This record gives sequence, structure tokens and C-alpha cells, in this order.
Amino acid sequence: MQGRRASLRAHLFDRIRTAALDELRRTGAAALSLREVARAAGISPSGLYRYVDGRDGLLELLISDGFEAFGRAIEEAVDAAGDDVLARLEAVALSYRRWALDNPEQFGLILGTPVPGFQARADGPTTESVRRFAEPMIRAVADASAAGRSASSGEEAVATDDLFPFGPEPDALPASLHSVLARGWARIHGLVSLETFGHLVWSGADVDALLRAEVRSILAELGHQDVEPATRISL
Amino acid sequence: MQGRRASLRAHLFDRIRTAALDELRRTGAAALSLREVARAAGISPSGLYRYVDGRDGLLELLISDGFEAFGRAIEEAVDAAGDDVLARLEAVALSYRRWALDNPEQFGLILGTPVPGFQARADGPTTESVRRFAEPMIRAVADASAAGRSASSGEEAVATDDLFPFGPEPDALPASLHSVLARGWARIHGLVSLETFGHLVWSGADVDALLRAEVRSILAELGHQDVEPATRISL
DNA sequence: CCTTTGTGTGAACATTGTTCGCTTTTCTGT
DNA sequence: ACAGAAAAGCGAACAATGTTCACACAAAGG
Repeated sequence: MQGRRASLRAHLFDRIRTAALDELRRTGAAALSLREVARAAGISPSGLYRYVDGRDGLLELLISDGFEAFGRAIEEAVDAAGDDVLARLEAVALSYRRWALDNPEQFGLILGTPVPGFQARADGPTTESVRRFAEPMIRAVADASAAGRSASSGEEAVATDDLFPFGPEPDALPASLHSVLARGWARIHGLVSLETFGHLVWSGADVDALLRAEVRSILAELGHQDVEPATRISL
Repeated sequence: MQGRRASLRAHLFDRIRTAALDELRRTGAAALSLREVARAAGISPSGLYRYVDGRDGLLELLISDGFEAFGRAIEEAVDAAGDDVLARLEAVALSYRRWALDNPEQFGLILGTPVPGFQARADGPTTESVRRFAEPMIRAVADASAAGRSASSGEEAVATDDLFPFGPEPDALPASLHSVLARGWARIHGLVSLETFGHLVWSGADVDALLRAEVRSILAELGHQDVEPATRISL
């Protein structure tokens, strides 16, 4: 290890990380107390400023970690789903829901109401984490789009590897995919966020089933005729 | 007027209301300061407790008012849209978006991340406001469902008036409508909340157009064959 | 070895939400 | 009409928060 100082510092930074995450899980983002985090990490409140730029810095850390963990969860689920396009999209939707329900405070922090004083800086670690978060979703949708295209019109499928690397600049991704990606993500996110925040209890709905229906609907509209029948809403 | 005291009280309560709303608009819900509201209303912080039960009471008031205003905006838009089912559903979606973009802090407060300490009491004014908020949406979806049903299968349409009054108990609404209502709401809410919270800027999407596409997709799945062609995603 | 750099502390300050005793104003019942 | 009750509003107080700053101490490097 490069110096005793660096090692101690890394250790303490990890303690701060986990302490902050614990606090977030317990009390939520809006009520997150810097002093409480310091107490749990065994450090004085002012000492925390050597590691993190005040309360906003703490939130930035949590947001970045949240996106990272969320993306990893989705990636693992879609990797475990095999090669079938439908199965992979379903894995995205269902793992999206499960992570949100299992980590409601983190979910609310990264994708819910923005915290008032805080604005993510473009040079911060957040942007890179968002990229990692979005990647598995984009890949799944792009694959589905390509497969549907070739299935319905016999056109040549675009190699999805050509879509990467994509970045903050929207031109790295074909403009034609933007709308389908936004709609697909929004359908999943709408159901999940409403459920996670408690606005869907009246319906008594089986949200997993609704998500599966949405995934099939997306695929149908992308030209996968084989999954169409399941799309029809049963009354 | 029934007593000078009651009149003064009503007046001051209104000042508190608008002061709280101003504060909310300016700083957001998480940073809403009771003392600042008191200052703007021209009252001492402790005096505020005669009107509102602390900070949570202030939030409850704002949440209730928010749902009410949101519902009214949607209702007016759908009333102005005429009798066409498609036009009415589009009005719901587009007015949903407009209100959220025009009142992002209120939107975040009532439908975003729940505020930590706060839990709406069932006997509070919030539940009634939520009812008023949901009513126009439910009506529009129920109408669309009924029309689609008769158009596709020739079955008799259920009079939508039979669906009301509905309440917190889910049995007042036919169970078959729950899923389509949840999916329809979630599609609109997903797009709008993502855009309002700033997570859709990368796409450069025309969200109004996406919303229209979603509305048509819902109608198509409800059996309106006439709007189906517009549903296909253009690549 | 001595200087420079970094690390952590404790005291301080302004601000927050909330409670409590007190005064003043309004209502009410006889 | 007037005494007693009820309500309204205020100011002081308390605990807790985020942030800053001067200072003490440990490590690193010439």
C-alpha cells in the first residue's frame, strides 16, 4: 500500500460511505443528518469535511453509489435471462421493480423529487454512474428494436455494438431509438415509481403482471408479431 | 359574517396558505421553513401552531391543495376537449404534463419521493383531495374502455355513472378497470415525472408527441381499431 | 532533523422546529 | 351589561442542525 496515511483514509472513507447509506435507509434523503453520519462513522462533524463537501457532497456520493448499484442489479438480471429478447426486457422491468422496492429511499433519492439545494455537476462522479445505470437498459431496448426490425420488415439489423460508446451527447445514439427508449423506460418507471411511493395501493394490482404486459406491448409495437396476442388488455 | 374572530382567522389562514405555497415554489418541499412561512404571513413562528400542526401540518395542507389544483387543471382540460374519447384522453395526458412542468415543486411534493416524517392520515383532508384528483382521469379511462368495448365486440357499454361514487375501497370500481387504469396512468406519469425531474433531457424528445403516442396505444389495446395505425413506432 | 503537508478536534455562529407561560382580545351566558 | 371562559398571538427558551475557523498533532519528504 502506498503509505499508511492513504490506507487509513480509504478505510475511513468506506466507513463514511456505509454510515451514510445506513442513515439514508433509515431516515430518508430529506432528513439525512450530516452530524448523525459523522457520529456513526466515529468522526467529528467538522472532520467529515475533509472527506466530503458538506451535506451536498454526501448526497452526491449517495446518488452516485445509488445509480451504480441500481445499474449493476439490472445488468445482473438481464445477464441471467439468457438470449431471448423478450426475456431480457422482462428481466429489465422486473429487476427495476425489485430494486426500487428493496431500496425505496435510494430510489427516491436518485430518480424521485430532486433535492432542493443540490445540482449534479457534470464533472462529478454522478454522470459516469448514470451512464453505467442506463447502459443495460439501452442495450436491451436496442437489441429488441433491431430484432423486431428484421423480423417485421426483413431489413438488416443494426449491430448494437455500433451504438456504443454513447455519452451525454445524444448523437452517439441513433435518434430513432430515443423515442422508443424513452417510452419503454417511462412505462416501466411509471409503474414502479407509483408503486414504490405508495400511489398504487388502491388498485391492488399485480405490478409484475402489468410490467410483463407493458414489455409485451413495447415489443409488439416494435414489430414482434409473435408476442402480439398477449398485448390485448383483458376485460 | 359569523363573528369578527372567525373572519380574521379565515383571512390569516389564507395568508398562511399563499405564503406556504410561495415558499414551496421558491425553495422546494424538503427545504420548506416553517419560520420563513410565518415571516411571510406576518405572524410569529409559535403563532402558526394555532393554525397548522407544525411543519407536517403545513405539508399536509400543501399536499391537499396540490392534489386539488392538479385535479382541477385536468378536469378543465378534459371538459374543454369535447366528446371525442381520443381527444379527452389526450387532454388528460397533455394537461397532466403541463401542470407538472408549471408546478414542479408541488408535483414533486404530491407524487414524488414521500417526505420522510410525514404520513397522510386517512381522516385528513388529503384523502378527499386525492379522490377529486383521480376522478377526471378515471372517468376518461372508463369512457374509453366502454367505447372500445362496444366498438370491438359489440357488447353493451357500461354506463360510466355506475362507477361513481368510488372511494378508497377498491370495490367501488370494477376490478377489470384497475389494470388498464393503472397502466394508462403509469404511462403518462412515467413520461411526465421523468421529464419534470430532469431525467429526459438527453433524449431531446418531444414529450407531447410521446404522450399522444401512448394515448393512442392505450386506445388501440382497448379495442379502438381506428386509431391503431398511429400506434406503430416509427423507426 | 526539521519543515511542510495533511488530518481531526472543539468551540463558535446562525438557523431550524417545537414547547411553554403570559398578555390581550373576543366571545358567551346570565 | 358585565364577569368569566375561551381563543389568539407573542417572546423566550431549548435541543438540534450545517458550516466555518483556529489550533494541535501525526505523517511525509527534503
